[in-house]
Amino acid sequence: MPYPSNHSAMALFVQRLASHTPLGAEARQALISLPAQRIDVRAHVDFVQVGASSDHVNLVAEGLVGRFGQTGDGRRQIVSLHIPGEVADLQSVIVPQAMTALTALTGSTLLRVAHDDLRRVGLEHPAIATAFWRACVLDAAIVQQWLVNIGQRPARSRLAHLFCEMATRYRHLDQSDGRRYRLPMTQEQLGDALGLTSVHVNRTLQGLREERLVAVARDSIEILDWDALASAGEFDRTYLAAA
Amino acid sequence: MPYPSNHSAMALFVQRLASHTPLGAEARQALISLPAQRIDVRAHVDFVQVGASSDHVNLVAEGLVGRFGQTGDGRRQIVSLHIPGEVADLQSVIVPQAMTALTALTGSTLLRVAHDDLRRVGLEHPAIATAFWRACVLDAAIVQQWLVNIGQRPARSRLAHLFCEMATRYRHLDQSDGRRYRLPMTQEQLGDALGLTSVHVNRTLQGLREERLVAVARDSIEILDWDALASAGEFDRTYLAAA
DNA sequence: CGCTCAGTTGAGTCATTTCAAACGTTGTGG
DNA sequence: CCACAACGTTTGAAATGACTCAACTGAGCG
Repeated sequence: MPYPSNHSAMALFVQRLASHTPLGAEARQALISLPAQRIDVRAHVDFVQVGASSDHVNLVAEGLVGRFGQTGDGRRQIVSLHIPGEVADLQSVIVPQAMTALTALTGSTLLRVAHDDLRRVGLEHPAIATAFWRACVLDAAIVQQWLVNIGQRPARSRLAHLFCEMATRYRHLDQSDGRRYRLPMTQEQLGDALGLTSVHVNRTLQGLREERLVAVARDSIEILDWDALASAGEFDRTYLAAA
Repeated sequence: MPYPSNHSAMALFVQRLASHTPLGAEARQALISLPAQRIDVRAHVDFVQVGASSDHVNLVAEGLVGRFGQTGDGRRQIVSLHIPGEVADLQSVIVPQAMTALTALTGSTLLRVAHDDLRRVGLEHPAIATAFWRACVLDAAIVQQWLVNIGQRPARSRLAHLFCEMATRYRHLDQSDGRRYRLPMTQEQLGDALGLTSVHVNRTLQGLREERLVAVARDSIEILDWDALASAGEFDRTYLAAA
């Protein structure tokens, strides 16, 4: 499994930041050398609760993390997914009280980085503060796309759109050719992300398989016909261009 | 109509910023005295198109503005609403290319403020840059709530939640007691915001009226039973606390 | 006065949910 | 190595929330 280990996740994060907002070598180094605490979390464990205040952010080093909104009767909606190299709650630097929970969708490793340290490097290097702001804006752009997806598209399109989005996002990660990638989510979790029942996810998935658009294996997705899938999901990568 | 006129909208915006991030008198003055171009827009007019790059933000002075995501077949999803005193596209300072369109839902007045000016005051007063970042984070928190709302709740709850949210947001605006406020949206637009058909909005609205939860007049909402409405929409104002 | 736009209503259809049961796989302990 | 438990997937049948289509009403405006 060619996955980033140790704090190379931090390097990945910095690289991503730097690809939008030019960061000097000094600023990059300041970020990479920040102290981080390594944490392992098993699948299905909430490691940030709604309403909790935290003093650190969580950088995903390995695995897959979901940000969850909760409804009164216990239903959960995943509002975003975070893959290695992404900070799942960068906004907590600015608003420490969590509006959403963070859950490890599969066994995951996190790097905890203190808010104080991030604020300090943000003050010392204004370009870093700008980069953080931008990262939050890009994160929000993805949430907006999900809102469009869930609000306006039928189940088949929602799934297709999600698969295209994740394929595009994983591209920057490993040497994936963009057709095959790990997506260790259960159908239940897919349903939580797409506003659908796991039963309906199951049947819709079967449809996509029968159409030969994707091959779905345990923990991974293979896109068989990118153009058809992108058109089924009306996927336009523009909103990810900067991500 | 006790609505903010002229550039008192800017004062309102600054006041809102300052209520979360302490801003010195000098910083506040720097913002308020920024040059702004006053623009009137009629109802249903897009004044920012998807994909367009702009060099200014749009501060709502009067009216109601919707941010729209668009689907391939022309369906539109409102991803957020903006009332007077809010900047509808603050994120454009950081990412100038618009992922979403801005439309005046009703006749509206906008103040255009140049990105360059905003960046300049952000550099001169780091607290302002922080305040901008926070404003974007709070905006994103609202979008996330909408995602939960649309992804997990039935029509009745969605409407109830929206009415509670807007009541809470309008509170900061005029001397509304939080029970009655102007909401100049058509049922079609409500549907676009909630992922519903205008027909279904109509019938659901009738239900809420018959239950004596709200009174809906042309262009305005009166909440008759706040507790019942909040519970129907599972509304928890925490996510707006800072807004 | 007639046009246009928003709201209303009805009937039929469809997508998605609910409930319930069975099946397959994986990991674990005896 | 087998048995079992736990979990995720698959399937069926029935119920339902929401949509579509289509027509009609009413209000505002030139």
